[in-house]
Amino acid sequence: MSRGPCADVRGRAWGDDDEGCNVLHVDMDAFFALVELARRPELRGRPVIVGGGERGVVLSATYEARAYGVRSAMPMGAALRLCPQAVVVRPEHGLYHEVSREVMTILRDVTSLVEQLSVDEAFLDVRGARRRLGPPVGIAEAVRERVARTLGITCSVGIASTKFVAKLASVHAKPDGLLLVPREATIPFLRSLPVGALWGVGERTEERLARFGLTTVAQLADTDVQVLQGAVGRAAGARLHDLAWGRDPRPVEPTRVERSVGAESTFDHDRSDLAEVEARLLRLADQVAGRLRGQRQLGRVVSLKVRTSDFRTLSRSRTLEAPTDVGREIYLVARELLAGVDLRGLPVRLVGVRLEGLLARDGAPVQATLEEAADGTVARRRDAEAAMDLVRRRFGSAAIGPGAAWLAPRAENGVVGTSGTTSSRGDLSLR
DNA sequence: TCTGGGGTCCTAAAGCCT
DNA sequence: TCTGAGGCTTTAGGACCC
Repeated sequence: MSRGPCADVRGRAWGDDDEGCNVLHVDMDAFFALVELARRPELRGRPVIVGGGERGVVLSATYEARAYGVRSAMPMGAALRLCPQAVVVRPEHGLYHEVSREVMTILRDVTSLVEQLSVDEAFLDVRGARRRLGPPVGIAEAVRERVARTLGITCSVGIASTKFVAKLASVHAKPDGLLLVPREATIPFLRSLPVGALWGVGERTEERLARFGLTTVAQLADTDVQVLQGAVGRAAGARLHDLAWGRDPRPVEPTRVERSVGAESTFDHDRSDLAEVEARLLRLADQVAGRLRGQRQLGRVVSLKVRTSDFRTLSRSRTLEAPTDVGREIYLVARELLAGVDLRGLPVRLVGVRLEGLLARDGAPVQATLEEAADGTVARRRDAEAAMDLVRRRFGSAAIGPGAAWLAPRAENGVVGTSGTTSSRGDLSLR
C-alpha cells in the first residue's frame, strides 16, 4: 500500500556489508488483497481489488490488478474502468487486524524492539538479536519464510542503518523481496531517487520543489538548506535536507503514544438535513468515547470535521475545561461546533469527530463542569456508557447504541438553544 | 475520475500573559 | 498607565502517510 518511487533501482545490488545495518522495515505486500487470496485460493492469479461502497476507493489490489494501473486510494469507478474484469471484494477490517496481530507476534519473536507503523508494516531493531539469530539478512529471510508459511501471505523487507532508508529499501524490494542498503551505499542509493521518494514529499510538495528545479534527491541534497526552507517551510526544509543526506537519528520505538482518537464517515449521498448529520455525529462520538474508555484515556480537545458537497473540508475545535471519555459530552460539544460552521447552504458529504490532547485516565479529573459534577450527571452518564461497552463486548457492537441517534437528535436540554422535547435520561436503546 | 478512514505533523493567525 | 516585545496556547487548515 506504499506509494513507491519510480526510479529504476530495483534489483540493483548495493553491496552485502551489513555492518551497522540494524534496522529492518517489514512491509506486507498488497496486504488486504493477499489476505483475501489466502482464504479464497480460487482467486489466485486473477486481478482482485479490495474496496467498494457507493463512494469507495481502492484499499488494496493484487499485482495482477496493479498491472492495469489500479492503485490504492483510487476511486473504485476509475479502477474498474482500467480493469473491468477485476474481482471486487468488500473489506473485512476485523480479519486484517487479526492477521496483522499474528504478523506482529512473529516479529516480536525476533526482538522486543518492534515499532508497528500501521496495520501492515513495522520497524525492527535487530542489534540485540544478532548474537542469537545471526546477521540481519538471515533474520529477514527467516521472517519472510515464517510469515509465508504460517499465514500464506508475502512481505518485503528493507535493511539499512536508519529507519528511513530501511523503509525505502523495502519499497524497492517489493513484491516478495529483500534489499540490503549497506551504510556506505546510503548516499548513492538516495541520490538515485526522485524527490517524491522522500518521506513527507507528496504531490503538493513535489510540485513546489519542481518550481525550484528540484526533481531528484541528488539535486535537493546539493541545495542550500535555507533555499529549501524558503520553498517548503522551516521544519520540512530542514528535515528533507537531512533525509537527502541519510541523516535520520530516530530510534525504533516499541511504545509509541497515540496523540488522537477519531472517527469519521462519508454519507452514501450528501445530506442537507442537519438532524441526519447530527445523528451520525452522535454515533461517531459514541464510537470515539468507547475507544477512549477501552484504552483508559481521556481527551481534552474535541475536533469536528465537516466536508461539504464541493469537497471543501472545514474543521472546528474546542478545548474542554476537563478531559473526558463520555460520548454524550463529546457529542454535545461537536454539535455546538457544527452549529457554528457556515456550510454556505451546501449539503454535507462527510462528518467526523476526533479527540486530541490525550492523557491517561488514571489520576485525571473526569468532571465536565462544576454544575454537572455537583449533580453527578457526568458520572452517571459515564457509568451508563461503560455498561454499554460491556454489552457490546458480550453481544457485538450492533447490540446497543446511543438512542438519541434516531429518537430525538436535537433534543438536548436546550444546550444548543434548539426547540423540541428534552431527554435527560440515559438514552440507551437495545437493538 | 471524483476522490475512505485512520492517523501525524506543521504553519500561521490571534489572543493572552508577562 | 500605556506600549511593545516575546512566548505560549488555541484554533483552523493543509499536507502527508498507510
